[in-house]
Amino acid sequence: MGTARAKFLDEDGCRVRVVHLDRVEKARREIISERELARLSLTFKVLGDPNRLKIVMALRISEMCVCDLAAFTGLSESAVSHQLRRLKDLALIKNRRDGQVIYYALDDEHVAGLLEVGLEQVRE
Amino acid sequence: MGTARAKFLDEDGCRVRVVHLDRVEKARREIISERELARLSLTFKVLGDPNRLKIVMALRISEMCVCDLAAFTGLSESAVSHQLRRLKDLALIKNRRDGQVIYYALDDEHVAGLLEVGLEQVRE
DNA sequence: ATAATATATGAACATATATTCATATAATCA
DNA sequence: TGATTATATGAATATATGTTCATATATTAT
Repeated sequence: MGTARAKFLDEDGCRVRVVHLDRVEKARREIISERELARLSLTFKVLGDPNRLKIVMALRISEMCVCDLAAFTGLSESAVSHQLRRLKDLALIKNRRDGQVIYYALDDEHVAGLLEVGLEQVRE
Repeated sequence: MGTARAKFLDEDGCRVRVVHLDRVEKARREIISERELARLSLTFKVLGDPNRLKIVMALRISEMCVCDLAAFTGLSESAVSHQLRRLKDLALIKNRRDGQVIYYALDDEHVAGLLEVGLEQVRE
């Protein structure tokens, strides 16, 4: 019974070994779209750098400008600015200008939620 | 009023520009520990690779072996094995052996929770 | 206008990382 | 035991990525 071995051809016409074809096909049907998967992995990747994560954690506590974040993280202001751009590109943070100072903050509650759940996992 | 500019010395004795010293110090007091921050960023980083995320998403649907995951992702079995090890090192997945086959699964609900919340953010 | 301040950005470099390939281990089958 | 199957792993390579440095833009002050 059970694990009948199967061979089938993939998109490139290569023979691929599969033990549980049913499971693979179920996963194929139920998986999220490639687009969502790409976007989600980008979100995780951007939070996956210690300095960027530290920036985001600081913004969870208080709105801050580039030089505040530089002082807080120990990074140069240029490095912080580069990292802020990556965070902003993914809509994890937003900013507002007040004179010469640009204040950064978390974009919405989803981001804070991600950090919360992540912390739970890490502290398990 | 307001944004009084401040200068102070950091750990290395370098002069650092800070606009909002109060905010920086508040963040310093309330931030999570460096250890937790490192571990959390590692967790995000490991989910930040599209292929690893695809693997984890598949495991959310069904327990699978290496060759199933290779067929599902289009990666070689060796590449899948390397990635599974990284996921296992961070306790995101677990495995059990049944004869020659090793079945992989998500380690606990926290991981699935992270994926859920992440998806919400991405779909916002 | 000119100078000073705050932030952004492009290029370059150094490091990190994912895959491949060859090989090793571990379990089952003949 | 010897052969086969499933997975793991180390080294090498190619690519990705973070920081630095120099410079550019934008706002305010004199």
